[in-house]
Amino acid sequence: MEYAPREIESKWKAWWKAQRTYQVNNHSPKPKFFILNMFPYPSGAGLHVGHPLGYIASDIVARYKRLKGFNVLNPMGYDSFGLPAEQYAIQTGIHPAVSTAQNIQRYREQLDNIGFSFDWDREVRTSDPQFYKWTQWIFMRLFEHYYDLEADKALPIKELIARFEKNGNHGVRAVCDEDTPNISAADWNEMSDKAQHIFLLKYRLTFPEESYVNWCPAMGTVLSNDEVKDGVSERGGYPVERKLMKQWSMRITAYADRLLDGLNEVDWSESIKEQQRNWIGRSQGASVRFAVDGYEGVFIEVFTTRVDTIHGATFMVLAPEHDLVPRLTTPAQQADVDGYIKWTASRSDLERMSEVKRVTGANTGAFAINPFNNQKIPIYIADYVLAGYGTGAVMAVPSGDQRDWNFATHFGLPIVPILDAQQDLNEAADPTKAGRYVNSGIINGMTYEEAVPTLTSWLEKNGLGKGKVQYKLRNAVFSRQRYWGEPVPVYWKDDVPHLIDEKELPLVLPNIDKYLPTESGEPPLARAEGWRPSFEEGLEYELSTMPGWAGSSWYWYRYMDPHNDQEFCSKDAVNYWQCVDWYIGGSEHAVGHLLYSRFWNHFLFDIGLVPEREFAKKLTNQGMIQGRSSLVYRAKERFYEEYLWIKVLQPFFKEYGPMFMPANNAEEASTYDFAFETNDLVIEVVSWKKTDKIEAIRKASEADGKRLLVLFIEELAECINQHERTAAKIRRALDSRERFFMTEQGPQYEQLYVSYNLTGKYSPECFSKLHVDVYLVTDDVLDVEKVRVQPMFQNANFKLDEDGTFTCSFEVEKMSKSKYNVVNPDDMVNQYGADCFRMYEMFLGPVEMSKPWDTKGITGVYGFLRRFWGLFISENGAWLPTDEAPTRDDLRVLHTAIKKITEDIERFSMNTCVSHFMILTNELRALKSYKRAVLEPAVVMLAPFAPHLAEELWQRLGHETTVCDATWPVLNEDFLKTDTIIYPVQINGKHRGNLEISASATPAEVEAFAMQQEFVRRNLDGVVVKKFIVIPGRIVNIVV
RNA sequence: GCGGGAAUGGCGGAAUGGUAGACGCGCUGGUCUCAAACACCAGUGAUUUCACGGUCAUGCGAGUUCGAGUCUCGCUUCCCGCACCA
Repeated sequence: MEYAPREIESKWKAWWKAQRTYQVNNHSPKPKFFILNMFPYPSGAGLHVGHPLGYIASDIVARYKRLKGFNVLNPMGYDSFGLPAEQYAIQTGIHPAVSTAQNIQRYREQLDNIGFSFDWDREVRTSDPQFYKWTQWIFMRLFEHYYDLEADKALPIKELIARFEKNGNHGVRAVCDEDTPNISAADWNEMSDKAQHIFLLKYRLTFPEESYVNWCPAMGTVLSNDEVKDGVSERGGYPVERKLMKQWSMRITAYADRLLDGLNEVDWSESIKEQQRNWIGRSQGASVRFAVDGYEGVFIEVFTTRVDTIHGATFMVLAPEHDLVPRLTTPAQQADVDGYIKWTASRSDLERMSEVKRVTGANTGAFAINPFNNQKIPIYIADYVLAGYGTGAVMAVPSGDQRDWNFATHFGLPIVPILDAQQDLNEAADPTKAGRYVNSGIINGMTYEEAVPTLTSWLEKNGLGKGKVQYKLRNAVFSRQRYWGEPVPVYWKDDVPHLIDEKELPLVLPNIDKYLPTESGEPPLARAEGWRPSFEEGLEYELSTMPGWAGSSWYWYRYMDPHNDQEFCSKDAVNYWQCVDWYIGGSEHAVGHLLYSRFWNHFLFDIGLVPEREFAKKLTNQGMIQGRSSLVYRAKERFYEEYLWIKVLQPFFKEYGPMFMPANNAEEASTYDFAFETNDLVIEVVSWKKTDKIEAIRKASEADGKRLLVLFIEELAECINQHERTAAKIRRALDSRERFFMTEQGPQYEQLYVSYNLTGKYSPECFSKLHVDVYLVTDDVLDVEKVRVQPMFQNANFKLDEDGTFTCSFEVEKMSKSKYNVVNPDDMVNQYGADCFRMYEMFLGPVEMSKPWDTKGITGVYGFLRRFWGLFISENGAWLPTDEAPTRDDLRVLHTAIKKITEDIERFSMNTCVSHFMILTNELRALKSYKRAVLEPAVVMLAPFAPHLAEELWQRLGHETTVCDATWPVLNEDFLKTDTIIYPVQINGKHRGNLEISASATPAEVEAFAMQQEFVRRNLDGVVVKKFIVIPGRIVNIVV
């Protein structure tokens, strides 16, 4: 009886659902294991084969852990707030909630198709009011806390108020705005309510502020730094400009050091950790205040990591936007400076970044005074100094910094050496710290290690600077001028923000008529009529909504306790599940989601709501599955009129097309684009007239005298595995320049396949003739219509080699609808079954690696599943397993597999697991072993990979409960041992032959036996053995 | 420029310092078929040899070692991230 995945799989999907096989309980004597996938944004395009990769791998781990006796939480949900749904709403007027729900339904169908062990009772959706109620609730907690540097954690703002009332902010070490003034208790107590409120905003962990933001006019919203790439929006590629706006902000900078330190505690990839470190960008140095010549009390503060080089500072550079520039510029330089500022303002970020090497700047005419040697140094402005980093001013040390050196050389400024070991400064700057200082006042003769503390303490003593830590990390802008997001639970009264009453949560997103900003430029929520607090007149809700990362910064806790309407997650649940044991998702979230999530989690930890600082102990990034570039074929339209439809098939995708159809109006379009995988093209031409005039076609094509590729296939339903052979035939036909015909008749229509592999080398002649002629025959027309399809190569790689051959190869690119290279998992599941699809995705290669999708290889996995099935059920349907005792060989084969598969799941090496299953099956087949004692453990091991098939066989083996609750087989090392060992024998490290000897032989016995071997004697003829190495159980090496 | 990772047959990819290329695809031959397909069996890195066998092969160049794809040093190329960050 043939393996029939379709029947088996639908049967067990229904059974699992009815039995609630995947329901997880929060109370269990078993150890817990929480495995989490990054939840998807449900886009309208649905899933392609790349999406489920991580889900499948983690599903295997989840099922494996369950078999190993863990209580496993393996949930799934949707990150369902987001821009695409809103953009779609703007275009169509359809409420984002509606389109999102539709998309989710489609995602769910696709996910269900693959047979995951998700506990769907725990599904979360970030756009569900019952979910975002708690996102809003956490926002409120952030608002009510500040970061205390002494306690090194978040504390309630109430405690801060108490301290202000007693002592003002003297002695308060807390993270706050830079411009926070010192106040006394009296100052505080005299403040009006409003003034106090505004003052507290300088401390709160979330607060509104006027700040420069990345404003994207085309999208009508603010973007966070990580949503902007190269000066344009990451999504859509629209230009982004800097704009001053009042925005909610998250004081993530308070957690900079902890976020940095926490990276040492987690088992995450080095690359992600580095990216986060980079993003946080901690650098240790000093801030120094330079007086300005002729301006009493005016100082320019700079940040430097090389305070030791300060005596080599021969000029100073300010960012063009620096506050002091207008004030310091001398009349003589006014025109110069104005011109430069104007010019820099006109440059886009993109231009500025791409012209890094160009030295530009202007002299303000003013001078700063170096505090150490009282030297007057000129002040320049230049856009290589960034307004947004440090203080927007640098002391320029051309001897030690290449950029300063370039600037000095360009403007003819002095370059003073400060270290005796410094290299020739005529060619370039020397940033090294070797040697002793010269020309350096109080540090002359010192080394770097001595100089830094000397200078720093001098600065602090004289009140001109101090040691300082600088971060690249900015506070995170938390407002979006958008509709489809969580409303901020805040109302404004007298220009001051207040939290709404907690009882009002969730603050539900109101309906609006249009999803665009208002004419006056207010966010879409301004359109919501009557959306304002009811308890007092004249109040307004906050009109911006939260960004996409709000809901995803804590969602894993909701899975622990998804229906709780009293708490975001009960103490009980969070104490049981603790945190995520293994988090799996794409590396594109390296800094965005993964950094914000850690920030929120640290905060939740601080206020005692969760037990762990870091929310995910282990993180694995799955690679991307890429598409292959497509060829676009173009054909004259008229040939298709009335006669046929053309479907483009990805290999094995029966139901893929039609991707294009004949137009009714010939004027309208004269060409059609066809898209194919580069190296494998299948065109299916479907006419609706049946014919038996094969001979006519043969004759017609022969008469044409060209290399024609004409192929008829019937029984399309059975052609799954025929395709490869067909392609091979055609390839052969191409090579031999012969025509190939295959004649069969389809049940309903004629099908014509043309296929060839383009990967490889072609002579130019061959290349020029690369085309497809398709002949069409109708019942009564012998004169066949010919359709010529000429390839237009798009995205494909063609190279003309020196020997005159063309090479065609495919290019790997992202899988996307617009590139015609999307492969849909549904098609794969329909064709081969979910089990096969799951295993093939794993078999492609290591989960962490990116790799191109190639459907061809799936037949290998399908064949394996069929053969595995064949170990249990013969072709005529007989049940094969017997209760016969297994032989030593049987057990050796089984336990080898247990060892390898167990080890490989543990190290997340799913591709080798699949190959071990193949080896196991092949060996059992070779042994003709159909023993229950061997087959039953094999079924259990296969269950995480191919759950449907395993469940079916498990039942047939006589079990009534699910295979998910079976026990993972235990390895017995004794069965791995063999009586004899085959030693590879090397002579001088080169393999010369093998010898077989008893496993108990001593090294001396092995040596003696080896010396008797014919191949050893032959190779040792006339030379002296210097050394004889026997590694027991491994290898023999004879050194001569 | 800085940081992270990678490089192995025609292809995807295997190899606790111990027989390089597991497993699969593709390809070749065979069995079965009127002929195909499916299935099954065998072969398949390059080169040399009638054959036995030999030689060369893990991006390049050194080194450590009885033995290196694996470890060390120096390069090359590619991918990813960051980038006038003072």
